Amino acid sequence: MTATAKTAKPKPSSRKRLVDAARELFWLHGYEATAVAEILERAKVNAGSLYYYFKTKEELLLAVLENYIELLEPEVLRPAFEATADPLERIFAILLGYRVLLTMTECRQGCPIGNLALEMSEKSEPVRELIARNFENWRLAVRRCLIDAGPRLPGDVDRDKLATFILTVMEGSVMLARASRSLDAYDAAVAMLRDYIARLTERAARPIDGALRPADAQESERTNREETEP
Amino acid sequence: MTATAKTAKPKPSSRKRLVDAARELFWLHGYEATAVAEILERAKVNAGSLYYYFKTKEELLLAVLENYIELLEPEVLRPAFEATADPLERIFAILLGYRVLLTMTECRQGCPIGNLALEMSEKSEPVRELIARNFENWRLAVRRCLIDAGPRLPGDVDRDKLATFILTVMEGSVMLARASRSLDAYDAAVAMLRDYIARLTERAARPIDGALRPADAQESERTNREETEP
DNA sequence: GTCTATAAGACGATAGAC
DNA sequence: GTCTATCGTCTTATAGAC
Repeated sequence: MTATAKTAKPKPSSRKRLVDAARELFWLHGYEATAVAEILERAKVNAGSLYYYFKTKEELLLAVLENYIELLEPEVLRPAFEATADPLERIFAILLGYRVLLTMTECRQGCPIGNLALEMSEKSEPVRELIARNFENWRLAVRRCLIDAGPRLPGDVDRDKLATFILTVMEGSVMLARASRSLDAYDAAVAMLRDYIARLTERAARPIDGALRPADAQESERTNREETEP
Repeated sequence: MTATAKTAKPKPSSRKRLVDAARELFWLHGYEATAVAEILERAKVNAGSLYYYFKTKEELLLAVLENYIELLEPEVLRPAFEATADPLERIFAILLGYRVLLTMTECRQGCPIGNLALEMSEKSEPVRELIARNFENWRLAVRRCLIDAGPRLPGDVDRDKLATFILTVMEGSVMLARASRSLDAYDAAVAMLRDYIARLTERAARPIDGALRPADAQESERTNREETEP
């Protein structure tokens, strides 16, 4: 059993420790507010090693953003997809993951990509592009769920745009939850989103029979409450 | 005609110049990335004067956030409300204002409160509270429009939560537009929001007659296109 | 690849004259 | 209220030994 064996868990390489430490600190305090010295301290690495692997602090950020792309599947999608096999419910399981994150941090920490998007999009074009790729990654996963829902959604609903809308609601509601230190805005937004999607699927199921609409609406609202106030 | 006459437009006071310069630079580059020296240069004020009015850089940020509360009515709401008297259309006129902002800056600049919310919410409690008050101000204006729409919205639609949802969509879509340097995400989100509100008003207008639904849906989609791709 | 020491400058904030 | 000069501190990044 050598130090490089996959089953053994020795100290990760300096490079990996740097990316992990930087990822966490950029998430906690932002890019500008994180000093290189803090990253070195947390990673237990010396300055010389950091600048051996990365030419600048910004290059380290690029490595962090690449890392987030790799982490989407195992850290966000897989846990959510294991919760349910229903494609539409999988979307809400992803959203629930961010709710758990907000709960665990008392609404202090949200989506790390959203933070960096607003702070860094104007400062570096390579950074902006990687952020856009992160969003696109997330959006395509949601779009996959919408496509898998098949005829439950009316054929004239644009899966691509609906996926964008869902990402929009997620990022916006996490922002408001952090600013207000409350889950209210998050829950209100997800409940509305659920109601909207319920109305869309409802229309696909009964395109000409609308006599039962008021009852349907009440049911969809009850469903929201179950989701957002567990 | 003295220098203090309201009709005259002499150089604004140093304090006002500082708040104006800081507001613009915090919006362009964020709080941490803006040096006090830059603010002084833009405001044509010396360091001594800044620290005569404000104890710290953070206190200047608080003044900027107070200023944004004052600017909501004349800079955001009034122009949008002059465009139309229809309460629901007024909401989309507000959203159009942010679209104009994105267009003018090639998707480089968005909502200044959203930027500061993600950057500063964890760093200073007074700052976070003022950011939350800014969002609440905006949200109450939208809620007012929803209430003014009266019976066009079904009685069981929670105006409060719908207003939160609209703010959520606005902030999220501006974030994605900036990250992707494209209005596509913004337009997709606003189109979906318009479709959702159209479905809600439709239900209020004809609570039991649903035979015309497919035609209604087509019409609401055409309306979206007019709004989001002018 | 890793270490220590330090360069070179930007940073927020202050002192004290006017 | 405004001015200039400057204080410590913190910053990113580098040099050069091991």
